[in-house]
Amino acid sequence: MATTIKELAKLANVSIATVSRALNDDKKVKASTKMLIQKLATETNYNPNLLARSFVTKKSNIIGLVMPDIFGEFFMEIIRGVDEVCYNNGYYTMVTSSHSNRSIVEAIVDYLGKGIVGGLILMTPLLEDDVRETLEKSKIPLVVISGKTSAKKWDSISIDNFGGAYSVVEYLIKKGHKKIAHITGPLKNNDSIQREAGYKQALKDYGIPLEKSWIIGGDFSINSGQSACEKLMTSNNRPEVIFASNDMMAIGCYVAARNLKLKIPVDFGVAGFDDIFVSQFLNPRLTSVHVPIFELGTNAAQILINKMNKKSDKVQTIKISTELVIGSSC
Amino acid sequence: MATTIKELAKLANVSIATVSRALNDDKKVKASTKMLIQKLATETNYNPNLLARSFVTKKSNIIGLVMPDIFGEFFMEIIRGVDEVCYNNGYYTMVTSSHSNRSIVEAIVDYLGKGIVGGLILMTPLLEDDVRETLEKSKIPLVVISGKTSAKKWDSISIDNFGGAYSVVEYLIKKGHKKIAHITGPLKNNDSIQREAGYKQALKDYGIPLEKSWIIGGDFSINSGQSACEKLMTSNNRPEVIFASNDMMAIGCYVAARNLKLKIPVDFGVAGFDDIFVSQFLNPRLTSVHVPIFELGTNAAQILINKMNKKSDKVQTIKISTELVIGSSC
DNA sequence: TATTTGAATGTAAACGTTTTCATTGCGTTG
DNA sequence: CAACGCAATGAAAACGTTTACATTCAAATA
Repeated sequence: MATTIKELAKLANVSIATVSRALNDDKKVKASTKMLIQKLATETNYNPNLLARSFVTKKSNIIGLVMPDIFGEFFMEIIRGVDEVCYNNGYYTMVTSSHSNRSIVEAIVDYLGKGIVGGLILMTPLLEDDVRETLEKSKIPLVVISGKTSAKKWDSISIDNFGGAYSVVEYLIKKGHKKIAHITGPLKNNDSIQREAGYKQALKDYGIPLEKSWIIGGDFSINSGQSACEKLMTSNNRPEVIFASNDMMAIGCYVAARNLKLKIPVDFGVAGFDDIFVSQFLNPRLTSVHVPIFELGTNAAQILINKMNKKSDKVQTIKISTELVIGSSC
Repeated sequence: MATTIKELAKLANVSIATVSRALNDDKKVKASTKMLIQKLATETNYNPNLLARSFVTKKSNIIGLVMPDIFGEFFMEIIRGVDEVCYNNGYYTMVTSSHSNRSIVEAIVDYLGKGIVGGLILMTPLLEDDVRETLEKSKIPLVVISGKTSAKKWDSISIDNFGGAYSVVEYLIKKGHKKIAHITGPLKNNDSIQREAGYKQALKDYGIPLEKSWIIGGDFSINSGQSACEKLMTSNNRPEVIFASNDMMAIGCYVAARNLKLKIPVDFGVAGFDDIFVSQFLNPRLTSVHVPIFELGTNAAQILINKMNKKSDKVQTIKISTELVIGSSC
């Protein structure tokens, strides 16, 4: 049986109130009694029952992390970032995903309603209306990791998708390419939308007309990248280089190249986005846009914890900048 | 303010006890009142306060998942597996790692002592004595994911490291190789130890003498794989093929090959273990041992939940079998 | 000396739920 | 008709902690 505050009180010959205060380092407690109690606490291996504490204070030091999926390197790094900061601040990390069969909303409601989490980090590619509504009702501190810095109502963190995409395309243009194709991500995904916008803007700024047949819709999966690439490279108007909206689809292009017996970068070039771990071991090394995902996680957690501690109450909007990583794939 | 059981009681004109019973589907409650209360509950958006419930029942439906690190595909898949089962059973997943600066023991004690988790999944490459001691004290249901099926005191799940390693080496031998080197994992890691044992046993069974200089110590990192490979391939007694204890180190061999201007599989062959996601996109595709990591996670969670529900109380020991994946790297 | 102050500590309520132990009322049995 | 049993419900304690409010006691002030 775990030691309770009552037993400590008996041992120290004081009331439970004093024990509670001593353990919470209340200034009102005499130094000597405080010392005594703290000594007893360590001796008896006392551990405060967090459930009881959270229950009475109505605050929880559990942070809920809701993601669209729990898969792959991207989400892993987010979790790692969040956990790192949580741990350093005495918080706990609870994760869940929408599990494909339920909506993000259900996942949030589940976390929020049961009084179990004291703060929420929501990662979502798109803030749809039902999600917004749900979030507005909640009184719990909240940080959104999103593809776009649009959510002015909540603290949010996002990647500079536009800038990153712009920089790859600009790089390609400066290398002399004019025939640049683009494989997009899912339609309703802000990351994807922003990247496509960056692509278009770069072309426009350098006076290169947009070739509509060179923009193919993908869904961030390897397969979609592969089929998009095959479509592009078997047409009679082939581009010189393909900018895929993420690395996974760029990998799909590698697969397509192998199938079509084409050589990268000789026959056509490929560039991606995310610079995931795999990319540096592809042959040739993939040119991509590096995203500091871990920092995305740490930042989100830090902001949230500050809010939970009432150390900050103004709404922050952080944009994480990206970095072009030049490989030999284009 | 969230609806409480009290308000429901007032609305339904019954006592809180009846409400509690109705919501928990107690047989003692008249069907009609049960219906009424459940109707009111949905109408008012009632959500039981899990903190209060856990507090009084001394049970928590939060499962703690403690891992040595939160990094890479392996741990991600574990988390995904655990979360999947937890979600389907109304449990919550809380993750943490030892954060390199604290020991596994501290991580466990932290989780166990505060009454916050109702069950624990511990993933550790080695069950050291201090960990064993700590676990023995705990009354909380527990499942260990380990490199070796040794922990007879607790339910445990492990990968068939020995069998997997044996099968690769056997495959290599049957392809006609006799000069087979091995890069091991960390010394105090059961996965690594078992894999090395499998390697040695296969050689022995096929009457191939062990060449000690062909066993190089690594630490599961890319770098260690690279330097081990360089050491092997620049010696004057070069092996024909290298069996790395995990895929990461096998990737290191690819890097080394590029540096040394050697061709895989022409100049030397490489095989790995784990069959991580990257491996299928390496050029040439890596021959490896596939480990169903996701299932490792789901199994662990399922066993744990069964125990928490008292549906099972005998100690189980599950060994997850592996599968040889033949690429063109050797 | 009588009163005030304030530091240190104690008392007890409160949080939302489960659960043990009554209590009620009604139908069945002797 | 009395006694009993049983189904349905209620009353209240309990869980461990925090905290508003009360109390004590000694030192400082009038």
